[in-house]
Amino acid sequence: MSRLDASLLADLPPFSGMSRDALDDMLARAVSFRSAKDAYVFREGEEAHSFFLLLDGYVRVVKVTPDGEQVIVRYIATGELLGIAKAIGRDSYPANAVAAVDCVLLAWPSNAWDAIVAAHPGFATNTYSMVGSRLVGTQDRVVELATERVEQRVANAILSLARETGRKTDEGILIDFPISRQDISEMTGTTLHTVSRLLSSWDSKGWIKGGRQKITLVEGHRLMMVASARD
Amino acid sequence: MSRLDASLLADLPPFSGMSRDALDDMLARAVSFRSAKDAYVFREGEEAHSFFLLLDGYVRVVKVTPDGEQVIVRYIATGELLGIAKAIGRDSYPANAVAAVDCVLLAWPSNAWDAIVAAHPGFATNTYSMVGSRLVGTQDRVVELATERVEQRVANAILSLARETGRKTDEGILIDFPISRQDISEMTGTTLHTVSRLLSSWDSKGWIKGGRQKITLVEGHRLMMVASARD
DNA sequence: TCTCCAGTTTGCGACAATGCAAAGATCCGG
DNA sequence: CCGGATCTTTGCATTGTCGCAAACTGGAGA
Repeated sequence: MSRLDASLLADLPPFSGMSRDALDDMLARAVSFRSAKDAYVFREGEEAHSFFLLLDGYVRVVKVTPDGEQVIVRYIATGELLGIAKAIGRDSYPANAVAAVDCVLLAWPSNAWDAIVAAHPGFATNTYSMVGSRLVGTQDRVVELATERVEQRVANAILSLARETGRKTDEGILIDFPISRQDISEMTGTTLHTVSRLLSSWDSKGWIKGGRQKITLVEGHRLMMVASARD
Repeated sequence: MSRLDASLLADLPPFSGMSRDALDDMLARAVSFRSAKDAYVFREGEEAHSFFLLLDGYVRVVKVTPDGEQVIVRYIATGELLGIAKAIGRDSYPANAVAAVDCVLLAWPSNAWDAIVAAHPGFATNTYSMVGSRLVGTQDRVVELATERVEQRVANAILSLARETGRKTDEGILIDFPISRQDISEMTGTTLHTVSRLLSSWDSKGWIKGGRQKITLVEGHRLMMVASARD
């Protein structure tokens, strides 16, 4: 049996506003498990048997095109839900989820979704508004891809990663998980070569500090200038 | 008072599975109105006082970038919901909605959302799964913008428009509302010049038939070839 | 410690798509 | 039925980004 306490969940956005009893009930229905770095949490097209909460780590949500190109749809950070197919009326996962580092997750069986929603309307509301934020965020991404140049998109990607997953170090804000030039290119719709050129140029200017699967944001305002440059 | 009959709604996806009484109740809470071509149904950032059902016509959902560029986020067809900010936990509209032709709509006050959801769980479920489909669709759009070339994206855009809003004519499948080269470019993240070049090239091959604010798909399979071309 | 491999950098040529400019076509209102 | 506004087409020069190739580098495992 999992030795997990409701206090683990209490501060997470999906459970905000829920009573201690409600959290206990949610926990009682869940099982926890680990996922090693690079392991799949679920795969696109697979029947959505469960939905998940990421208790620790980072997960990449990835789509693969017919000719094998990968696109990173989003990163899931600690405390977020993933794989909630039932909440959006689907019975298979629409993308792949891969652990970006060793992760700890909680899983609920999808067929418990209706009962959980009925028992915990607050959780349902939180979930639906999270889906809404993701929709709005994804739409913003469409606007970005449609109107901005590669340079701006890469700057934006790094700024968001730093904002959402950044850890303060004495050099600057370090992105908290291993991330390659290739990963950045798959987030921004470009090639690892172009990303590498941009990052090494910014590195030489001292705006960021790069490394193997590592990026530290040193002068965020510089990248913000790049991201919003008129031309 | 609006003289609307519940049978108007019965066949529309948002209301599927609902009883006649439920539909009557929904209708009783709504008011209908018209929106002239090019008029705004709502604007980005505006407080979301209402949510809407499009009873007749087509609506363009548009975002505007800081430097004035427009991006068409989606087209809403007859029978679809729009402006459902409350369903996604927002209290302002995240984009502009503009009538693409003269439209007829139904409006419900947003503050009735909770009561409606409580009274009609089927409607709630339908709405949430529609939000989910839109999320999945928007994610697919991100993948497309990130990986495909302009030519393929334009071909795809025309194919989807024809599929979703096409009207059969003796020449082929006509897109049912006025749509300019500029509109297509705002859907696909390119320029009206490039769209014009592509369309006139396809026109000269007999694959489509263009006109002022008019596109007829003649040989859909040709565009499908273009859309999925390996290179 | 050495070796190998995955990840990164960089140069260079190629080209898809843009930006600019100007002419043509079509429709609507007066 | 005319005139102007809007939409479309097309040529040409420019360029941002890619594709390919090759060298480099840091770190994990033997």
